[in-house]
Amino acid sequence: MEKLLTFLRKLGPLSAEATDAIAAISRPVNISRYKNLQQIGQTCQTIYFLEQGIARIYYYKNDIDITEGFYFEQSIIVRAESLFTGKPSRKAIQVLEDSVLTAIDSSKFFALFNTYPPIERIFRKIIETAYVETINRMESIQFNTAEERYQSLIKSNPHLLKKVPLKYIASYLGITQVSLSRIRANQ
Amino acid sequence: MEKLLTFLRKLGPLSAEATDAIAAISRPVNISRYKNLQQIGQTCQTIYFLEQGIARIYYYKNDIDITEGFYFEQSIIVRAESLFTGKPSRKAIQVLEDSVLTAIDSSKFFALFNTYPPIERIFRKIIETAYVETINRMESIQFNTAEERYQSLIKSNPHLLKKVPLKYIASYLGITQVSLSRIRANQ
DNA sequence: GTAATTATTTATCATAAGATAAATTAAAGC
DNA sequence: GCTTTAATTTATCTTATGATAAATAATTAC
Repeated sequence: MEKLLTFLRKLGPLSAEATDAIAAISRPVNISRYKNLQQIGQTCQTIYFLEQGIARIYYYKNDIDITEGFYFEQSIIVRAESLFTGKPSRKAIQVLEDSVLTAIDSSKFFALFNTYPPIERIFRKIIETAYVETINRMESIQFNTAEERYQSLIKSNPHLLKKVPLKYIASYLGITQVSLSRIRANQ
Repeated sequence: MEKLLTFLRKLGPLSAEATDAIAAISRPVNISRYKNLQQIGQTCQTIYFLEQGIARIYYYKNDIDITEGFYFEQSIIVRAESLFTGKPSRKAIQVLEDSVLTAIDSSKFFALFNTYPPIERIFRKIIETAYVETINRMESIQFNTAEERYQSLIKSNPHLLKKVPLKYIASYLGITQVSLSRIRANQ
């Protein structure tokens, strides 16, 4: 939990009081490899901070498992399309290693915004950053070849290949597992 | 400007004082068709609200004009990758019809957040919504065919075809103009 | 450790979309 | 209105990726 608080404080000032208020609604979560942290169909009501491990958000498109995103240590994980709309999520959160997280009930967290505007500000910055990343990723998917996307991914996350099955990487890149295998063979 | 204030109030409560503070830093902008509201290379320091007209954000990828997004009446337009990072934007904002907008200096607007947390909250909700839309659009680009994306776009924006050159629609869909023409011919 | 399961690769064929060029149509400038 | 320019369509060829199936490699369960 201390890691979460450190992470948040890097994004903006937090009074001791505000920090305590967050700590008071945070709980540690330990979960073993390949377990789902959140199931498909649940409405997202939890904000996670990944302290140790790797996670992914995935969903099914025509019965095929699609990885929407990978998450690494020191990152916030939410199913935004559900958290911000209140609708049940079509997506699940799964850890790909034994993982340690901090979980915060989103409604309790949002309630803190009224008392502690700096908390709301930090959350806003988190979302802004995630938004910019998504814009950039969309551009990459639209105009880079699958091979370029693969090279770029493993360059920015060299450990991914050791830790994540290729089939998850393939769907993240927007291609089939067979295509990814072909791309790797041509290197 | 009144339209902007009405738009913002739909997203959350705003005191008369907060409303006045926004009005005080808002200025009307009239711009004629095909003019750029913001140029490539400028850092985004303006938040626009489109009252009347159509706009797009575009950039060049290998010297090819790519439309990142279309914007219609009653919507906020910002170049998020620049506004939230402080870096110069690779993107431009252009209007595709004679348009009427309200412009707000972003640093003045962000300064209001300290005095009026409800303004920050409304802005946060705007970004959250834009983020969710981008997530959904990414999914669509990744897993729907170009034809499906085209059908879906004209269904949700029937007037687009009358007002926007097809070449802009093509790059928005992530395909060449020639491909779009082929898709249209097969209908 | 062995069997069963799952992941990955390889091969073949089909297809959507890119690249390029040329023809046609529409719009803009004078 | 006529000319020039730009937009759109059509045609041809190429290529990256999908679909499917089968072979191989790696992992998991017992």
